[in-house]
Amino acid sequence: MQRIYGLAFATEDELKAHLHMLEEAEKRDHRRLGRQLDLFHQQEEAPGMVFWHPRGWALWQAVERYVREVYRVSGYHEVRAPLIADVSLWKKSGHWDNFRENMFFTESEKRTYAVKPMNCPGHVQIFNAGLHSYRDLPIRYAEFGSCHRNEPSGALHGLMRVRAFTQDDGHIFCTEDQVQPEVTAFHAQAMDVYAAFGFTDVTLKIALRPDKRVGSDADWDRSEAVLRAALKQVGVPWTELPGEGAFYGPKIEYHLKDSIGRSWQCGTMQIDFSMPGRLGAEYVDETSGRKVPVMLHRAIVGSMERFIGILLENYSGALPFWLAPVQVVVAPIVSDADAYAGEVCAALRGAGVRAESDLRNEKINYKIREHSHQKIPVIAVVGRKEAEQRTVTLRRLGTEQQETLPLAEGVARLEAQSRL
RNA sequence: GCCGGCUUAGCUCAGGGGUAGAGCAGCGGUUUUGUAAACCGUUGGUCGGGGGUUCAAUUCCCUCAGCCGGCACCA
Repeated sequence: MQRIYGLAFATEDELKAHLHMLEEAEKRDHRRLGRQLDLFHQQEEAPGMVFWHPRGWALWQAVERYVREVYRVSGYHEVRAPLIADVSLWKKSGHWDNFRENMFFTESEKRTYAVKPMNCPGHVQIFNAGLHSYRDLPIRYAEFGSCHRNEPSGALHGLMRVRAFTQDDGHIFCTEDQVQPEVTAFHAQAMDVYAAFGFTDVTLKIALRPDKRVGSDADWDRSEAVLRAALKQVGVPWTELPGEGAFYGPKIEYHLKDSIGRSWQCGTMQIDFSMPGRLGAEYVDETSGRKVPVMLHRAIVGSMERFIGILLENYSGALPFWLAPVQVVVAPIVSDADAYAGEVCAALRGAGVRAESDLRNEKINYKIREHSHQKIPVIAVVGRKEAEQRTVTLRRLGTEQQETLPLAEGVARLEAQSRL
């Protein structure tokens, strides 16, 4: 069979607009920005995986620090589970039956281990290690969980679709009555996070029961209903995707639109009434009986890798100050100001600002051009005048205005902007 | 994974059956500079891996890998 693809436009202007869009998309392609801004690279020996360079990892950590703070204030306990576990665990969890084609395996001393494709079984093990009262619920675990999935080679795409990724994953063990409040609380939190990162075009979907599933129809009826009720309660529109739920339960999906109009699923809130039972999770209820908790799977940014890719494209690499890997470059004009530049840089670092100095023997024009291309948000220019008067002259990316102010004031101002 | 294309210096890219070039970057100098490229000199490549054809392959053929575009997939 032969397929022929084509695009057609009604007018020449529409064609031009389309070509312009493709050009813009290429300029802000996160793979290209990753090279230009020295954030990360990928190489043949590790397809679908990422080597994070110092600047890329600084960005990662800025995202991670913010999300970690969200965990903290919303009652999550951060945990950490092993990256590999005996395959028997994955047989119990159901992953072996459903997804072994997409899992990586390794072996040692005649035992086969699976590299974890999801974090939930690990979190259930942590839950199971103690005895829990209904009074303790909901129990919320969070992890920047490293996962590996053997995605089809043709699906790989920069940071957007990788084989090794890290989820801002969380699992909530709760009673059925607690599901709706947890879902609405999660929603508010997720929307706040998206707004903080600059995303306002978020669409919600509820993925409903698939053909291949576990659990009774009554369970599915209740769990789908509670998701609808939660979204109705918070007053947001959604669309429904019949047949697209996970095999263990329905889910809400949060889709963010990127700068070139592609929509990426980032956040998710899933109800799971299968895995806790399969893996033996239980709590003690009011009557001293044992009950199986409901488990909620949730993520806000989803994959850290993908989310960073979306951030880069959304901002064309010109990240807001609080996320920029290098927030300030201190650039002396003459070598007589080198010592003072070092002092300014140290003061900024002391205040928690990611600052570097550029003492190279280059003209200030050259430095400004280069650091502007590197999308550094603030260039602090110091010449003889600044060194004598103990001031800094700040130049913001994207403007030609400059502002000279006393060193302490400049440091305080940048410090205030350096974190959300 | 499927169909098609691509793979040449750190980056962006020329070139082509007789063992390779540019710009930028890098390095060595000169220059001490006030808001988007100072000047001079110069290093650098097993032309993605393996095999084949040929007197000779980076160039042609086969194969593998990765990447790119699309499709399928995405717990």
